[in-house]
Amino acid sequence: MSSPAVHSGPGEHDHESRPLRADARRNRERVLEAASTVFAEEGIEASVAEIARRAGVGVGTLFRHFPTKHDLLLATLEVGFDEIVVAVDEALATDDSWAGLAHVLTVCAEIQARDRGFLDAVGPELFAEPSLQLRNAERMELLTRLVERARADGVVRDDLRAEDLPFLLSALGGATRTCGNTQQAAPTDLWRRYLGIILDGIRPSGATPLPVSAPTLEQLTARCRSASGS
Amino acid sequence: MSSPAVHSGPGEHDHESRPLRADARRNRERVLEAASTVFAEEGIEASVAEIARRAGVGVGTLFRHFPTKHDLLLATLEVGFDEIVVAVDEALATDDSWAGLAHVLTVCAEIQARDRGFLDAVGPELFAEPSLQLRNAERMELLTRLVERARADGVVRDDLRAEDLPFLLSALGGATRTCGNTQQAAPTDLWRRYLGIILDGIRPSGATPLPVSAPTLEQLTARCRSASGS
DNA sequence: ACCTGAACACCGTTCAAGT
DNA sequence: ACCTGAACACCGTTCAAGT
Repeated sequence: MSSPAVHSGPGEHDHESRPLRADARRNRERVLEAASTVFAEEGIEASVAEIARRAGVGVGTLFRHFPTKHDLLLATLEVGFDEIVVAVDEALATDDSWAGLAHVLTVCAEIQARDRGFLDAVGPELFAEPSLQLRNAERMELLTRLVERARADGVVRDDLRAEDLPFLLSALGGATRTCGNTQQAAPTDLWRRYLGIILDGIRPSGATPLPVSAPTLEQLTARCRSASGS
Repeated sequence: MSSPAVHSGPGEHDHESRPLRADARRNRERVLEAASTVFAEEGIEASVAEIARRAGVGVGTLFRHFPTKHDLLLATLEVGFDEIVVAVDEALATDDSWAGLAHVLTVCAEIQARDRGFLDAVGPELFAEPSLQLRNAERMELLTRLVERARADGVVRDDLRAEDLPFLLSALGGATRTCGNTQQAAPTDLWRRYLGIILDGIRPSGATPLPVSAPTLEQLTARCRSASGS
């Protein structure tokens, strides 16, 4: 049972420096909070100026704590990551390996559906991110346990790999984006329909041989590293 | 057998004006060509300045022919749209209704995989676009014939609707984007793996009841119109 | 009628000046 | 140590001036 990591202790160490001053710590918190709500509502293209204004600080302060807009975005994703880790733990604690796998994918999709920033962020960059590299490896191992168990139980097609899950989640993200539950009106849960189709697609019953084999974790991170270094 | 529409006769009528002057027509063509290659390689975030430079014209000329960057992008998508129409015609001409449907989805995915602009463009905006509204309706009717036939033949799950196809294509786009065949290195066709999973997901064999019903065409366009009008 | 490029309003990011 | 906001380099778009 791996518990969600604590990302900001009271001392908040960057690289390897001392704790932040009290006011700095509060400002950092405010920026992070403002960014979370703004990114969740407006997505990646929200302006840092608006976030700074909403946080009641100058833009310089924002960039002091988060050197780049992308860093700030990554920081806002942490709570979603923790939710996913919890979901995986819950899944591994269940006997029903299919229900567990479906639960993980559902939780991921729910986060994407309610947080436009998270939706925009899913993609190769998340694997390219050096700051996430280690934790990604840990998560991948958990996912591998989940998928292996489901395969052993015969509840998923036997050519399914843990490395497929990020891509399937990305696919679901594409559908969710098009479902357009971005803002106003009745926020639809149409994405559940396409999650259902994808889930049926990884079941063993109607499985047809796939034309391409799954990527290895090395290929996954290698591809992304080269993509981010262009 | 509906043949792909001709989008630019020698007379090129905008709104309802006269033919373009000879030099203007050539400039328009150059811009469109430059935009096609640049968007295909770099995606939406390519700059209009670079396109204008590559076309050998001033930015003002570019905006004279295409009032907005988005209009220019839409214009570059036309050849892909025509390809899809051809694919649907081919599919309807075949006896094998499953192969036909799979062929259409494959062609769409191939376009997305080789054209980053097309990949970035798929989404609700394509249905919101007033300029595409009519032709979208026509295409939807063709897709409906395709899906109905496949349902009647029992080769797809019987809760599949034609309106699902754009969303499934969007989903595939999400996976393709994450596959990251954007630039350098061996351009992977990993997306074919996830197309395979989605195809298995719409087969009748392992089909499980879906939690949400398909959107109607009206809902589809209505949602998008409200999204674009914000 | 059409083309051009300087000008404008915006964006993310930096940095000298303040406390 | 930290904060601030004017300044910078970029973007999409406009428009007065040219042919």
